[in-house]
Amino acid sequence: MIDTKILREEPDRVREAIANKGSDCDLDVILAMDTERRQLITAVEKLRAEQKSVNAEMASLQKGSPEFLAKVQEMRGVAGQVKEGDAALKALEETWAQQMLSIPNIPHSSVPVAPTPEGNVVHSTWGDLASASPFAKAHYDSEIFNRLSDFPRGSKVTGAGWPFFKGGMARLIRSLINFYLDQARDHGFEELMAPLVVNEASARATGQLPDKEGQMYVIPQDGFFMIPTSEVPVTNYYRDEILEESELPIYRACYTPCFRREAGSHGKDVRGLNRTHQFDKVELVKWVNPSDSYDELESLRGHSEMLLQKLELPYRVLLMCTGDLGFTQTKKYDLEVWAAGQERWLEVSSCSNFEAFQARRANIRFRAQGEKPVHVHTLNGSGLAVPRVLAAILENNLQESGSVKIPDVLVSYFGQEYLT
RNA sequence: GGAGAGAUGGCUGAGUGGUCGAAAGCAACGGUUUGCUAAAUCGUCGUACCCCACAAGGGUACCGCGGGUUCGAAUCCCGCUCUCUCCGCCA
Repeated sequence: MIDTKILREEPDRVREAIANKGSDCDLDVILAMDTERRQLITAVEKLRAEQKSVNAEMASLQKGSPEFLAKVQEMRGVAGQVKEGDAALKALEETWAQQMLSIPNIPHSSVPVAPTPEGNVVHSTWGDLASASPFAKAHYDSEIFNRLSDFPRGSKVTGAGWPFFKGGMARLIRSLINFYLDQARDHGFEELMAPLVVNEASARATGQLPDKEGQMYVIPQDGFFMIPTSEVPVTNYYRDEILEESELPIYRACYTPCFRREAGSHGKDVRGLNRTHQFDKVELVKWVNPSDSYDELESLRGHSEMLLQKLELPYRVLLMCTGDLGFTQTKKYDLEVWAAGQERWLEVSSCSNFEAFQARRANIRFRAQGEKPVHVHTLNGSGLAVPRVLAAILENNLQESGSVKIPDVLVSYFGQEYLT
């Protein structure tokens, strides 16, 4: 949700953002609604004030006296008007709030303006693409991958895109998760274990609802949603709270499986590890003072990059353009790892600043000494997702023998130098 | 899952239809004072929204959440959520 003050005072800025993000919401309608809404509020509150002052008089009158009864008669009309006004206001506010939720966040001035993903800018690249194994092969075509994963049985047990992983592969996944979490802890992120399902209010606060309903698995009996990312429960940790300024910045890291319906995804992109309905990810979330949020974004990206560097995996950083920026972000970097077998880049992390967009929805504020509460800025980034990093390791480090060399930094976690 | 109890401001806790946004205490903040690692005393001490210049000032709402009854609801009625106790079930 964007700030209503910005909406009223700088509508053109918001208009520009809507256009640049390729959104189709109608700001004029919303502004008109806002005006009407405020007039109605004023009218209703005036009636209420009258009601209140007469009530005060009535309190001192003899109950049942003629004066008292006259007042009751008189106030019946006012009560009716208040009721009507309330109902009208409630209806109006409901649609207004809905409309407000449809306004995208305003991109930061450093974000390139372009309508499509082609407008994304390669911010930097790291590593030597040619340094990958000469035996690199798409992981889903390799013997070792097919031996240590089981997609057919996953399909039987659940459905397509719900694989099993076996033996060394399962252990390698666990090694990656532990590596990520330990690195996060070393950099000041406190580890959190979170619920894997959330309620509607939480899904709304982080922006999954109302838009991306179709991307989540729903548990209708209880009104729950399976989390598409731990960003949802973790960010909502502080929902409806006022933090102390001295507590900021707060860093949290959380490992969870993530569940995504991926409705509409088909074809080449979904083979093997490239896209599954359940995948493991460590998510990093920050709650920060607004004055620091863009520095915090850079350091968040830096942390995720560091992980790939330690894993010795070539990658590039994309600065997302306005058209490829999500609804909720003001600025976003995507980290893409090089998968030498598929000869393509795979997105493994997305680091975003939301400024106060989520905080406003989630009502997360902080208070500086003696000041009014102000919304925090929230950021999050993957640090990192597991399957595609695993894919890159399986491809880039594939040996002639068919085994896979484990990155040095993972050996102590994995317990062996090769996955065989 | 069954039975019961409860939910009030940062905390504790009064308040069962009428000047209650809500007593009191604690905590916190500011001042005064006292020869002292603290006490005394005075004051301040919630959030959101509306009018207005986001000032001063005024107004409205909020006593778990949502409805209802009423001229008037923290207080009565209904639904829901959560917490606690007991029973059941269970990793």
